[in-house]
Amino acid sequence: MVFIAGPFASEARLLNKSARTRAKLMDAAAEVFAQEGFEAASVNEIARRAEVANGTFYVHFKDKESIAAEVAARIGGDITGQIDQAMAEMDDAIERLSFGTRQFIQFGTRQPLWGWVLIRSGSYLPAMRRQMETHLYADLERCRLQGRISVIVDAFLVDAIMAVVFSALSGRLRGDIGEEAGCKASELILNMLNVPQPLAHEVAWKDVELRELVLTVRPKGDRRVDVSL
Amino acid sequence: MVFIAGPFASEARLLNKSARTRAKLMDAAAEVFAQEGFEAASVNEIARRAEVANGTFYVHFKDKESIAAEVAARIGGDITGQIDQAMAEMDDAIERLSFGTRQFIQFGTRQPLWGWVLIRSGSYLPAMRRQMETHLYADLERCRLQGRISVIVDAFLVDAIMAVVFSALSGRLRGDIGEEAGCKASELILNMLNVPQPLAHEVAWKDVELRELVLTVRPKGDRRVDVSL
DNA sequence: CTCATTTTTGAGATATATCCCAGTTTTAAG
DNA sequence: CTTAAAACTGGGATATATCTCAAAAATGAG
Repeated sequence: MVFIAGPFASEARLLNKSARTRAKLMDAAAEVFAQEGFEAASVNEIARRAEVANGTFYVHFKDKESIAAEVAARIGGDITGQIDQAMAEMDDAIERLSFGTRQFIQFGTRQPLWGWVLIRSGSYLPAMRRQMETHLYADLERCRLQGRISVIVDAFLVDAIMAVVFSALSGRLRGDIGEEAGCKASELILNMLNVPQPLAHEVAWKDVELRELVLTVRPKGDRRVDVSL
Repeated sequence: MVFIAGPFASEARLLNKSARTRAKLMDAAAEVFAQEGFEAASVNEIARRAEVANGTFYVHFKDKESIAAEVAARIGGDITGQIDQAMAEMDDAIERLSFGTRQFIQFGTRQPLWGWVLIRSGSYLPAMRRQMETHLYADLERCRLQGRISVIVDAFLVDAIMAVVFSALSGRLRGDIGEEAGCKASELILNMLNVPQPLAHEVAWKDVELRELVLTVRPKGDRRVDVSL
C-alpha cells in the first residue's frame, strides 16, 4: 500500500519525526472528518489511517476536539489569509465580495478534502467559521462605506451570505452543479444586497483569474531541520 | 419527576399502550436529536428519556435510523402541509413565498424542539428536506408563471433559499435575533429573486397573521380506542 | 376473577471507543 | 559505536453502545 501524503504531511516532509507524525495525524483527521463527519469520527480511525498506533495519537493531541480545533484553525486562517492576499490590489468592494465568494468556492471544489471539512464541520468548529465571518464582515463594511449597498450590515446578513456560499460549495461537491456555481452564488448574494441587477450580473460573471490556492500550513514551532539532498 | 408529554405523546394519549410507548419514544428521539444531533444520539439515551427499558425501544423500532426517518417524515409532511393549507386562499406568488418563509421560521421558533430537529438533522434526513424543497419549488414556479421573477428556478436556487431560511431559524433559536428574523429573511430572499426592492420590503414586512401551527401527527395505523370520560 | 395475549423488562453477549502506560524502537549527539 | 533522550507501540482497564431474549408484568375479553 502506497502512502500518499496529504497536505499537512507534504508540508512537514523535511521536519523531524514528531512533526511528521503529527502532520500525518492531521491529514488523517481531516480525511475522516470530511468523510464521516466530526461526530462519527473516532480517534482509533484517525490513528489507523495515519498508520500509527492508537496510543501515538495521544502523544500529539489531547483528544478529538483538540486535533479538530487545530486542523480547523489552520485551514480557516490559511484560506481567508490567502484570499485576502489575492485581493490585495482590489479596491472595489462589490468586486471583492464577488471575487472572495468565487475564490472560496473554487478552493473547496479543487480540494474536495478541505471542502468537505469546511462543510461537514461547520457547526462543530466555530473558530473557523468566525474567521471567515470576520473577513466577510470587513468587505461588507467596505461596501457600506463606499456607499454601494443600502442594506444593514449585521450578523444576520453575514450568516445568510455564508449560508448561501456553503450551500453552493455543497452542491458543487455533490456534483449537482458545475463550474458556474461560484458565479451563480455570487450573483445571488449581490442581489441579496440590492446591488443593481445589471451590475450584479456583470460583476458576478466577470471573467476573473482565480488563483489556485494551496494550503501553506506549517506545524507548530516550525523548527525546520537541515537536510542536504 | 413529572413527565411532561411531548407532541407525539399528547397525540397518542387515548390510544393503546403500545402506541403510547411508541409515541413517547418518538418524543424522546426528537428531543435527543435536537439537543445532541443525530449522530451523537444513542438508542440508550432515547429509551432513558422516554422512561422505558432499553429493550423496549427494539420492540417498536428497528434502530436509530428508522425512528429518525419516521420522526422526520411526520414533522416535514405535517408542517409543509399545514403551511400550505394556511395559504390556501393566497394567490399572489410573492406573498406566498414571503408568508411561507415567515410561517416556517415562526413555527421553528415557537416550538424550539422541532426547530432544532429541523436544523440539526437537515443533512441526515433527506426525506424531510425534500418535502420542504418540493413546496418551495412549487411556489417559485408559480412566481415564474405569474411573471413576477426573472431568475432561473432550479435546484441551486431552491438550495440557496433553504439555506437562508435555516440560517435565520438557527439565529432565532440561538437567540441572536428577535421576532424580525422572519421578515428579514423573507426580504433577503425576495431581493435574491430580484423582486423590486420597494415591493420586496413591503411584502416582507407586511403585517400578516401567522397561524400557531401545531403538529397533528398520529401514530401509524391510527386505530383510536374508545374511551368514556 | 381467570388466563391467554400483549407489552415491557433488564441482564448479558458482542462490539467498539477512549485513554493510559510500561516496554520497545528510533533517533542523533558525542 | 554507544547511549540517553525522544518517539512510538499495542495491550488493557474502563466505559458505553447495540441488539437479543427468556422471563415478568400488564392488559383486557370472557
